[in-house]
Amino acid sequence: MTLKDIAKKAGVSTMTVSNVINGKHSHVSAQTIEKINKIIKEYNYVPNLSARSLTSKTSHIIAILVSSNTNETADNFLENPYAGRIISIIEQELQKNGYYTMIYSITQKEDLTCLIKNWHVDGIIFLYPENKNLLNEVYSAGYCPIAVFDSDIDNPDIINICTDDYLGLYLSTEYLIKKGHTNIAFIANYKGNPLLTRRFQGYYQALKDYNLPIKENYVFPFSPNYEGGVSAGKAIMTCSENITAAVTTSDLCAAGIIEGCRQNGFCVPQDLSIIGFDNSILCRYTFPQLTSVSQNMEKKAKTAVHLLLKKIKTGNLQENNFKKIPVKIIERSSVI
Amino acid sequence: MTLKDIAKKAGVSTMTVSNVINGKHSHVSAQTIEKINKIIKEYNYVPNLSARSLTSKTSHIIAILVSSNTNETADNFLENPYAGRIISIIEQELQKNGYYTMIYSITQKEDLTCLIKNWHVDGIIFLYPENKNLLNEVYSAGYCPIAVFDSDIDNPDIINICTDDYLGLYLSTEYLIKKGHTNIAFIANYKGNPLLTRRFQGYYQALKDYNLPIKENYVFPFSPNYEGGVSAGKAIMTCSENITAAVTTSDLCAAGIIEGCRQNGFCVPQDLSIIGFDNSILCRYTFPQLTSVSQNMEKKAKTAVHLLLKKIKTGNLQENNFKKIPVKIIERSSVI
DNA sequence: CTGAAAGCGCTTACAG
DNA sequence: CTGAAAGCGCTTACAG
Repeated sequence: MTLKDIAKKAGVSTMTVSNVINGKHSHVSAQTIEKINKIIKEYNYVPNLSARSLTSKTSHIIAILVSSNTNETADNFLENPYAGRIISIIEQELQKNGYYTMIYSITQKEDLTCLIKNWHVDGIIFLYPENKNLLNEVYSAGYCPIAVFDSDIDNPDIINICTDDYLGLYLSTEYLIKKGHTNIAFIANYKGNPLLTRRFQGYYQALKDYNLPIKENYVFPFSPNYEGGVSAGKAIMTCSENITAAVTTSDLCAAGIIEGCRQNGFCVPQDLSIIGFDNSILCRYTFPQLTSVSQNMEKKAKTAVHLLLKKIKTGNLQENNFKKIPVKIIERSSVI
Repeated sequence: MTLKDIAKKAGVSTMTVSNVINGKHSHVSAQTIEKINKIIKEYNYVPNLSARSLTSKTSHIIAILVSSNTNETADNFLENPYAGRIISIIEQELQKNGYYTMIYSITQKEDLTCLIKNWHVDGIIFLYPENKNLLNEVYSAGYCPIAVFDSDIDNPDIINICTDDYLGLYLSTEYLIKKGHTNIAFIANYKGNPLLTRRFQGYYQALKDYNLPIKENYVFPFSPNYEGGVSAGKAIMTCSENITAAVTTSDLCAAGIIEGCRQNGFCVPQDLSIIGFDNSILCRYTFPQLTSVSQNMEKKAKTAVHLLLKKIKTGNLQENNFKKIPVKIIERSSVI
C-alpha cells in the first residue's frame, strides 16, 4: 500500500492524498478528505517515513545520546536508576508530538556526526555529557538543535535544563535548621566541581541567612557516592565538632553515611540526621528511609522536549535555552 | 555530499561507489577502491540511510518496545533499575553490528504496526510484554522477527530469552540448606503465575533432594514486592514454625522482609537469613547487604541481539528460539 | 570489472 | 481546489 495505490483507489492524484495525510486541508474539499480517509483506514495505510524523510529533509527522529565508557566494566550512565525514567518520559513526550526516539551511545565525535547525517536526525538530547569537548564538537558541527541536562556549558544556543542545585541544598539545610540543628555538615568534595559548588553555596547561604556558624570543619570533602558516604559517616562521628546533622548531594552518599555511622556504632537519625539528594528509588529501601531533595524529573524531561521541538519548528535559536527546574524536600525518616 | 558527488569526483559511476561502500569488493578493482575510499574520507561522506532504506527494504533499525501504562502515575517498566542496563547492553551490541536502536512505548497494537511500517523496522525486542495478546498480535502481523525476555508465550517462532528461574531458587534454597538451615520459607503468591511457579519448583526440588520436610506453612503467599515483603517478614516472625531462613523471588521483597522483621523487633540475618533475587543495585544499599541470585543480564541481552540478528540475516525462523540463561548466587551479608 | 536505466515512496514547486 | 512533473539519494537488476 503506497500513496499511489490510495490515490488510484480514490480516483485522485497522489498530491491530494499527500495533502490530506499532512493535514493541508485548505487545499482539499471536505468530501475528498472524507473519501480518502476512509480508504486509508480500510487498507490500514501507513506512510513510509524513509521516503518522507528523503524528500522533506526532516526525519522526525530525535537522538538520545549517552556517553558510554570504553571501559566495559565501568558503570554506564544508563545503569543509573534515573536514566530509565528520564528516557521513558522523553520518549513518551516525543511520541505524543509525532517524533521518534533513537538511542545511541557514543564514545567519540565521529560516531555521532555519522548518526546525524545517516538519519537526518532533527534534534539531539544529550544525557549528561561526560566531557564538554564532545558536546561542543557536536554543537559546532551545527547539524541540529541540542538539549542537555545539568550542564556547565556556557553556550547559550544549547538548551540546558538544570535542577536548581543551589535551591536544593538551601532547602535541605534550612529543613535541618528548622528542626533545631545548628551544627550541620556538608558532604562533598565540591571544590573545582561547578555543580557541587552551586550546591555548597546553597548550604552556605542557608547557614548565613539563619545566622549560624559556618565552619570549615563542617565540610567533609568526600566523593558523593556510597563509599565516600561510608567514610564521611565515620569521619563525622569521630570528629570533635558535635555535628548532629548532615546534608549530602546524593542518596547514595546518604546511604553510605548511614552505613558508616552503623559501622562506628551510631544510628541515623538518633545520632545524626541526614538528607539525601535525588529522591531516588533507593530512599524507600534504606533504613531509616531517606528524606531527600526531589528533582522534578518529569518536568525536566518534558521541558527539554518542548524547548527542543520548539526550536526545531521555529528555527529560533535564541530563546529560553536555559531553564532551572525547582526542587522540593520529600520527608521520610532520616531526620529528627 | 551524495553518492553521485563522490562518483563524479572519482570519475566513476555511482554504482561503483555504492559497491565500494557496501563492501562488494569482488566487483571493483583494488585501485578504484582505494581512490574512492580516499575521497569518501576527504569529504567525510556518510550515506543517507533513509534513501538506502527506501530501496533496499531493510532499515537496520531495531525497535525496543516497552509497554507503557496508560495510567500516568503507575510505575513504568523503564523505571525498573534493570531497564536501563538491559537497554544499554542491547543498544551497544546492535551498534557494534551496524544496527540502530529505536525505543517505543506502546499501549495498543495499532501504535505498533504503524511504527514497523513507518520505518521498515527489521526486528523487535519486546521488553517484558505485560500481556500476551499484544505480543501475539505483533507476531501475527508478521512484519519482522521478535525477541522477548522471560515470557511464557508458547510460540516457538518468537525468540525467548529466559533466566533459569528453576535453577535460581534451587540454588538459593540449596545455599541455605548448606548453611545448616532446615526450616526454610518460600515467599511469593506463585499459584497461577508460571514464572513464580517455576521458581517455587526449584525451591521444592531442593528441599526434596536434601530430604528436608516440605510444609505448606513454609509458603507465604504474598506479592513479591516491597510491601509484600514487609507483610511476609511480620508473618514469618509471628508464625509457629520456627523458620530460620527464607528464599524470595525479588530483591525488593527481600528488602521488605528485612523491614518487616525490624518492625517486629527481629533482625536479619541473626533471626532470619534471607536471599534476594535479581542481584539488583539495591542489594548493596540495604542493611544487611543482600545475598542474591544474579541474573546474567549481559548474557541475556547479548543473546537476544545475536539470535535476532541471525534470524534477520538468514530468515531461518525455526532454530534456537528459546534459551535459558544460567544464574548464580552473589554472597553478601543477609545469610548466616 | 564497470555503468546506464529504472525505481523505491514520498514531497516540493509549480501550473492550471 | 486538484494534478503532472521532477527529484530526494540510494540500490536492484541487468547489460556489456
